[in-house]
Amino acid sequence: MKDPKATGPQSCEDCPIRHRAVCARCETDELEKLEDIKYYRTFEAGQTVIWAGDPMDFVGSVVSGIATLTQTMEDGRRQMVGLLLPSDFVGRPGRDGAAYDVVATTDLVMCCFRKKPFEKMMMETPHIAQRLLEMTLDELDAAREWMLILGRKTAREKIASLLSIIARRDATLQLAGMRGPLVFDLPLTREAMSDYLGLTLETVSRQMSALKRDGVIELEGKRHVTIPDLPRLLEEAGDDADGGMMA
Amino acid sequence: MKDPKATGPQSCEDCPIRHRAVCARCETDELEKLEDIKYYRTFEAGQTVIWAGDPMDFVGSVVSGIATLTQTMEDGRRQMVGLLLPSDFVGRPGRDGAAYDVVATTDLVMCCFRKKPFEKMMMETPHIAQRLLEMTLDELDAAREWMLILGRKTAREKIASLLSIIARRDATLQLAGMRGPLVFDLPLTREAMSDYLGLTLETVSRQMSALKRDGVIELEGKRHVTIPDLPRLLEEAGDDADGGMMA
DNA sequence: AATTGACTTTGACCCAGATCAAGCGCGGCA
DNA sequence: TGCCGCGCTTGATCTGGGTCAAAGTCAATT
Repeated sequence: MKDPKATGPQSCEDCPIRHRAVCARCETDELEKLEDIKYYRTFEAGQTVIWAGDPMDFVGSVVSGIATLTQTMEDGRRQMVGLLLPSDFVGRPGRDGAAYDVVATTDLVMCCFRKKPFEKMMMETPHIAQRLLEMTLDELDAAREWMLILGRKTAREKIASLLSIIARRDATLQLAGMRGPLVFDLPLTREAMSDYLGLTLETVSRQMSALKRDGVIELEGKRHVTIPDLPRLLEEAGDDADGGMMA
Repeated sequence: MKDPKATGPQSCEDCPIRHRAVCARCETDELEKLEDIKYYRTFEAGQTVIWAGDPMDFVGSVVSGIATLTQTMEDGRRQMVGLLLPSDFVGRPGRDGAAYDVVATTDLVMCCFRKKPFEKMMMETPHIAQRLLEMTLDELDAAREWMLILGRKTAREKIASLLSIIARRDATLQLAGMRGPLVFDLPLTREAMSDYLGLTLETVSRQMSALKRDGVIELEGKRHVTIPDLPRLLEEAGDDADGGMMA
């Protein structure tokens, strides 16, 4: 993985509540009263942060690394319903149990707040709710984009859409409007990709091979991807205008 | 359609901002200053409220009737990404264009607020953002439930899930925990159902027939549905625990 | 009562993607 | 050095749902 700090907040240490994930505007003098309700947790790649249904007495945000939200049916069918990147928020004020499985797909650092005091603070500090509203609306847009992908796109378009989403996000690391090829490491296994896209892992593999064969992407090893021609990829994704949106 | 007031707010006239869609807690003395920024719009079944991309200078909430949010690809493939019921909120503070097509599927009354003043009021009245946050989180949950349906369920399960969602919502009209059969009218055409579920209209029709043949549902005409055994329907939907969630 | 047109159902056939089943590549480890 | 084991690829075959086509229902209109 790339250094996640590059896209995430510069540091969660500087100011916990100023942390972009929670609020971009609050004042530093709120720092002290937070010290006792905030803590950090780290996870290794593959570890589960919390299982759906388990009691969850905290909310938090991703400092570095990547986590996934997935839903599972009784018979084992799984659907990923969210991808958490640095600065993304986890947990719902006012809800006691986790709604989804949260799994670290890379090494992960989270900045957590005990839920009750956080809720109290949210009541007293208006812009926290305003900031959370903005973030939640972004996630909702991402979820809806995803619904179009799941409901109406072909396997090839789905793969291209996923790569666009990741490329787009990583592109912020590079010069905006740059011309050259885009290069990144896939943060997901083929299986995680299939859970994301509502496909089987075999279909994901086949379509990756097909996109490679057709020159839309280049692969070095299994994870390292080069996009020589982003507009071409976006066209393959089925939405020429842009590459989908991300939470 | 049923009288939508039964599930929606009792009246939008009583107090525009106390309107459940916006805020359940504000004080009546905010009424006056709202009179000049709020207005009503009515639409007939089938009318388009706004097209994706069009400038949108208002936000609002559904007073009565049902509307859909849909996304369309250049080649005409469509995916419904939201179902708006009475008290649901439309529009995003801080965004200028509509992100989705909004279409009235029944006769529709909306309570609208000019966007700029609404945003200003939201900044000044903390619980409005808090209320909108709650609602948006509910919508996000619904969208994620929907993603599981789109990505992993079979056609039969999709239909059963949709019927469960509608039945569940309409069930609030009836005594909670009631035993008897559930009866309601589908607010959607077969085509709208297919747009919702990522299927073709033919498949929707076939699966409706199959569920009828198997005694899971009873049909009188094309729209009037009876659910003789709700647990059976939920089982067919693939999630025994409950019938999915709704925005 | 017949016509029209929107919506729905049903049938026949086909294909994208699932399923089942080998193998491959490569890092970790004895 | 070789042998796991895990993630990935590739092949062969099957099938759920799509596609194309026709006919049925029903309310509104003439």
